[in-house]
Amino acid sequence: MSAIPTRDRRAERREATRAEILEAAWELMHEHGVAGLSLRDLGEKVGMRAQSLYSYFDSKEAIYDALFEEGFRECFEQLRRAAPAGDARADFRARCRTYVDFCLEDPARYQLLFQRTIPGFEPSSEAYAPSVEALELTKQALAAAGASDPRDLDLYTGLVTGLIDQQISNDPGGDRWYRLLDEVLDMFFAHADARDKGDR
Amino acid sequence: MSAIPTRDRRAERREATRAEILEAAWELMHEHGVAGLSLRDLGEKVGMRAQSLYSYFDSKEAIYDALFEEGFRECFEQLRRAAPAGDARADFRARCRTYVDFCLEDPARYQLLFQRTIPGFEPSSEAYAPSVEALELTKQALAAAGASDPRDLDLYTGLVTGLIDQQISNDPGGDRWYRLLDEVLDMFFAHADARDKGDR
DNA sequence: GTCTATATTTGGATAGAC
DNA sequence: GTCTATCCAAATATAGAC
Repeated sequence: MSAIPTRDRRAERREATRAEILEAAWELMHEHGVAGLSLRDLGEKVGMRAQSLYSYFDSKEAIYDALFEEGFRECFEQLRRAAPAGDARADFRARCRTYVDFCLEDPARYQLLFQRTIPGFEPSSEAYAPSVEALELTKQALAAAGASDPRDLDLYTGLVTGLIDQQISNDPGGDRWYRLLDEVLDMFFAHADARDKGDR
Repeated sequence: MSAIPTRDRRAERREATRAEILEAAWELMHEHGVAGLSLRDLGEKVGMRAQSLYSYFDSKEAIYDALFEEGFRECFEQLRRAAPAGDARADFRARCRTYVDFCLEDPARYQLLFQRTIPGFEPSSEAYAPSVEALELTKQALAAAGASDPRDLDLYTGLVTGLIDQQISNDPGGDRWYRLLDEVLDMFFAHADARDKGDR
């Protein structure tokens, strides 16, 4: 009688290789840009021929899709962890800074996740799920912080997106817009509070 | 004695063809995205072989460069014209709306002019000149409108960029962020005025 | 100035042996 | 699962005839 293994070592190995491929893909995108990723380079980076990658992913698009999902999952995880002790508004500000840091940490990743710039790629609905979760978390944190008007969420995302995009496009590696973050949040909450009081 | 022609008809024709090629390039970028432009398609669109385009432009990059310059020249022209009668602040708001309209009118153009997303392309210094002019005009209009603090310019560009990018990325063709423009400008000027009064 | 012909490179992807 | 061999398509660019 042979014992039935409780671990599938083959599946584990396969999953590890998949993760290794994705990690290599991130690195190549840092070097050559998001759209500059090629299967040849990717294969070389992980020590196999490009054709062998098809044992792990159905197509190049499937790789982009996995990267997309992984990126948003990471974003969501960091947002979830970034709620230190304090009042709701301080929590929100901490989450906001975590988000901005996440975006600026890797412009290539930002481009893949948040800008529609890569030729024929459209993320699958499964890959999109963590993205929705992350936005939902932001929505709740914002409501808890007292900005309850539905317009406030769009206003907030607009403000933060502007700082990030300007930082990446016009001062890569610097802090010309990043350092305005606190001021922008002050401005945003002052505006939201004023509206709540019926000043408008 | 043969009279010397005052017009160089050959040069005029050549310039007209160059303009026609650029126009066709814009149209193709609308259809297939900025990075999706190919010389084959472009040649076909203007009725010649791709190779013949080299009689008008040295390379594909030279075409991007010409498009870049043309785009910013158009942007600058529209900004310059958009100063209706009124006080400085109303003028500024009119200019701002003109700018946003210009950006949203053609997302492909916006991507080429304002985002660093196309693989190996870096605009030449000559092509960059109209871009500098446009920014300088905005700077002066902003100062005239009473937001004189140097941080205000970065703050302003961040706010407007955020609305535009969110509009293009997350609600293409809609007005979910565009309709927040007036509110954002109110918020911005209220913030700048408060700082001027020494509230901060 | 435009063409044909061609060079060269670089992609993504498949078939089949091992 | 990885390899060799190959295919196919698309792209930029050059040479030389007309």
